[in-house]
Amino acid sequence: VNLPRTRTRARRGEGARLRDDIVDAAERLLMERGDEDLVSIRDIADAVGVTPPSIYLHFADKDALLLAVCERQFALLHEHLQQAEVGVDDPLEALGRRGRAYVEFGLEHPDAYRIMFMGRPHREEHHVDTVERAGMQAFASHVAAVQRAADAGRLRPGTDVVAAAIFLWTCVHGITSLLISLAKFPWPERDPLIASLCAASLRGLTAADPAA
Amino acid sequence: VNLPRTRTRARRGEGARLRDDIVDAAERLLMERGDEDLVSIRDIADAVGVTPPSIYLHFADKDALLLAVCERQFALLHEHLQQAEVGVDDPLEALGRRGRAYVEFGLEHPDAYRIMFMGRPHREEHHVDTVERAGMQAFASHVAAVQRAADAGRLRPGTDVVAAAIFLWTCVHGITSLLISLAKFPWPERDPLIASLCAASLRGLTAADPAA
DNA sequence: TGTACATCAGTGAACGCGCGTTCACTGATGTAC
DNA sequence: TGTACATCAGTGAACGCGCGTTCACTGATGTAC
Repeated sequence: VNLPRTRTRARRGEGARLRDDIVDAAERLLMERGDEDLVSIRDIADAVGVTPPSIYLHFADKDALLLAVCERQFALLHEHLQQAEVGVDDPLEALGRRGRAYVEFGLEHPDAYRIMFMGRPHREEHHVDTVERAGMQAFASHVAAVQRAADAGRLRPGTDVVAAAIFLWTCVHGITSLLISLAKFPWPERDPLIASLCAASLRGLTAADPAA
Repeated sequence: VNLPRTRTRARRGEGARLRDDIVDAAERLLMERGDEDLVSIRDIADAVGVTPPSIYLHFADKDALLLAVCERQFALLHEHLQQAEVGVDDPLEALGRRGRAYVEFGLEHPDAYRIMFMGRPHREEHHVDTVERAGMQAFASHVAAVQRAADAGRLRPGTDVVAAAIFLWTCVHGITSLLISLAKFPWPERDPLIASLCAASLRGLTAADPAA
């Protein structure tokens, strides 16, 4: 069956407009379903109102398209985290807000999150490079936020700032990915759970060693 | 091409032997490749030395087979964690060892780990129930280990034991799954990283709130 | 002890399906003269 | 201003592939008489 194509053909030189629409549609479909394997080139083409071969006018293959979506999501995550700490002076409070915002972003975009952080080890080299660059920007600003807490003397003496940043990241990633994957686990109420986990992870960076 | 079948036919009443061999082969193939989608019924049948329809003599469909593998892995994980704390009296030290053993297990069985904890939200209901039962056993003994630390007065006063257990779990899961998925990230040296993360997570349960 | 028969463990070939991708093409759009 | 032409944005049909699964079957194994 040939669906009626509602899309009007782009004018000369405006072919690139389709590229954005393809990324938009791919992003939306990845949101709706949970997995990149459940979104086919045909689905994306249908959603845009175009035939499958048109995709290949703008992307070398499916991976390249998913990569474009991925990059955009990293930028959104980065922005979301920066937003979370505006107007917050206390550097520990800022870290807590960033942590909660991270989990919030993951739970609101579970499929994007899955692709960004829960995929199989990457297949293609250039894929890795590009995603890594996008992700490293977000990671760098996270490290900077931890550094501010360290500079303010709020972390335990001798703290390795990068290691501390990784620790906080693994904590929020842990709860985010488990909530996404193990939806049927008997979790306690979500918001208090997330808040208490973020608090506990910060205590791990501020507190002295437990008495023996 | 018809490969020579080395396997000898089972005697009457011993057909169930094949079932175990199928699970073994499926497990091994899942170990080798990283993903359930990369292991086909045909692959498994070949590995066992049997034709694909034979699989269906013992499993209703592919999901049922993967489920059997999954259950066995949960049992192995459970045993690995119990092993890690034998002969350790200090309950905090026991928690630390269990945490490091958890990460170790995940990194040694990344594909099993992926299926157990990083899959898409489950499709079939009975699938969920069975896996949940196997997983809950491991979780219950984890909670018990945290309870022992609480009973010994080693956790901060007023600690919710289940919440604390979930916190520790999310920390070790976080680093395990990130190390598996983001193999190309510039991680620091593994063992010190894991040890420091486990230590930091325990501090989060023992320490008082940071001074304001 | 021999033979007919039921049962069980598997086989071989094929099914329909959806997928990513390719290829030759069409027809509208702009440009040169 | 008109027309030939190059270019560009797409189209339509098909490709080969591997997959999970089904179905009718075969032949060895044990059992009843």
